[in-house]
Amino acid sequence: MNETERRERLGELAPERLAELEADDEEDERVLPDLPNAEAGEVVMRAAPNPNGPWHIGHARMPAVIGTYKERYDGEFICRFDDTDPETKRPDLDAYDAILSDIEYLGFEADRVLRASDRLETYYEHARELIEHGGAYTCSCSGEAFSALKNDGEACPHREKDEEIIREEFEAMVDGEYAAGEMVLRVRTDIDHKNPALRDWVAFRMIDTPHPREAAADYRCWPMLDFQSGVDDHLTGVTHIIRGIDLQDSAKRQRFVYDYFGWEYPEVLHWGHVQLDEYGVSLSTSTIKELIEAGELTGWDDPRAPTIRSVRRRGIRGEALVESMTDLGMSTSDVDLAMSSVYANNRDLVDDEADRFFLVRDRADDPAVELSVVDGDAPAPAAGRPARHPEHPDRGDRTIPAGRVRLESSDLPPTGERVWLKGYGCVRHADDELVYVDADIDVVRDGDVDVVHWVPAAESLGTLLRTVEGDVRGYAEPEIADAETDAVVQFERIGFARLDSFDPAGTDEPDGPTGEEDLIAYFAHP
RNA sequence: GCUCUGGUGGUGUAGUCCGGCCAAUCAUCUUGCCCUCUCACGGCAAGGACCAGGGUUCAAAUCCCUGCCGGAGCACCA
Repeated sequence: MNETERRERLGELAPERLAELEADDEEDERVLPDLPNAEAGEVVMRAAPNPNGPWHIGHARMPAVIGTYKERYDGEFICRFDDTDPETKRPDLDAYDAILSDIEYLGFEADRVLRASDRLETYYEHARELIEHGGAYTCSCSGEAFSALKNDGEACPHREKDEEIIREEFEAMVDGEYAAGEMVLRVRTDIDHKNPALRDWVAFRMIDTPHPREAAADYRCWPMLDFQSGVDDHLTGVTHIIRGIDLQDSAKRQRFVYDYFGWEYPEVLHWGHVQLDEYGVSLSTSTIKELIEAGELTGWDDPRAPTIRSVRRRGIRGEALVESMTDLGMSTSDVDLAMSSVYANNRDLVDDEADRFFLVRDRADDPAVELSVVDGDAPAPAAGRPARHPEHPDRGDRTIPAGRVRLESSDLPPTGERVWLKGYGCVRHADDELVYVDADIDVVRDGDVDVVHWVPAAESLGTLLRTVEGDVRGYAEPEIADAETDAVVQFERIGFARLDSFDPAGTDEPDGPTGEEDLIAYFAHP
């Protein structure tokens, strides 16, 4: 008895036991651990992206995990753009919407969307309050000078400044009366704390460059992440924070502020960095941006780019990405995400609906060859009729005109040998033609003859298949023209692909679309 | 240098808190077979791991110590 039969039998004998078993299965699929101190209906989490570009694949982890927990606990998902550095991590105005669109593609929606750059007055208010509590002081030390003192566990002279002066100097910061580097506001923590990373960190600094968002362009005094994020997490009721190990010390830093305000710190989980195999390109927004600017990549959705837009264009469902991301769990060590796992998840999702078509590739090391199919021991039929989907005969057959056909040369058998043109019949390779052989399908079943894909020489669609490894040209069978743009199909014996456009315009990319193609498809995976 | 933090098959993960039922789970992966007019889907089978060394114990992936290796922070970046 196999598993299915066993279950059917159990269903007959003891339906309640079967239900238990199935409930267990569901439990087992919860790879993500339960959140500490989480109660249904009371969980609030946030993703806090820096909008300095569209997302790479690794970014999918945050919405995937938060979204999954949101569903489990009936919680709230906040998307807060931490755009508080108009200079070195300058926000990209298009990225705000690009990120929200990426989240939507993954199958989630933020319940609230906030921009830190809208909230400067709130941060100033809390800074003032912190100063009143004796929790912050203005400091005009240079970064190097302060660092030297700090590393020795020594306070700088500004630490004991009169509160009145601090207040005045901070208001001058807010009013933009200092230039970048002249004055900062520090949180008074513990100057000889054993961890140097926690000693009197900077909460606000001056930035001369205006913020790209018009609404925030007049501000010059900007909070640092630890202050802004810490205040916002409390104000927006965040109960559980998930962040990378690079922010391991943030909670410890922010606790000093929370203590001054008498706030309770949320639960925090850290996770390691995600690395991807498969791509030669680094998983970093700035690196990808540079490659695009240098013309090495054609854009954020270049199939070679490790971005969400790229996998989306290739026909990979957001759900597949989410499953792979939640499978990574919540470990604090760095993890490698195998793209094969994303592909396996996607294959499960698309295989059933993907109609089958033939694509004969024309590659330098395996060029397409053109031959005539001629009558042999029986007249050669005029066309082949392979099924649109092997498991859905109701979807009907395709009609592929024979006569003169193209094959990939590696599929062409040696002279004298036979090959089965899928959906058509058996042919024998003779000199420059294929001679029809009146053979039964048993020759295939017996393993004597290979089955290959093929297309008509004249009626096929010139196709550009864009893949992670680069572009491949080829010829797709005529009926693919009836498919919808955006459909995910399977090119038999090659793999799944998303139909991107018919009769596309040319581009000036080297080796890119010339405008001569009838079809552009993006390769998803085998 | 100081401070955090982690190490289960190729990859990810369960188990580690509360030692035994763990000769270690599940998925992916690789290989073989079956199915099949696809190298897809499906089915079957096989392969492959507790970082190392000590200690405690009747018993250690699990507790303790040491070592090795890795990641992160010590920014007027996020």
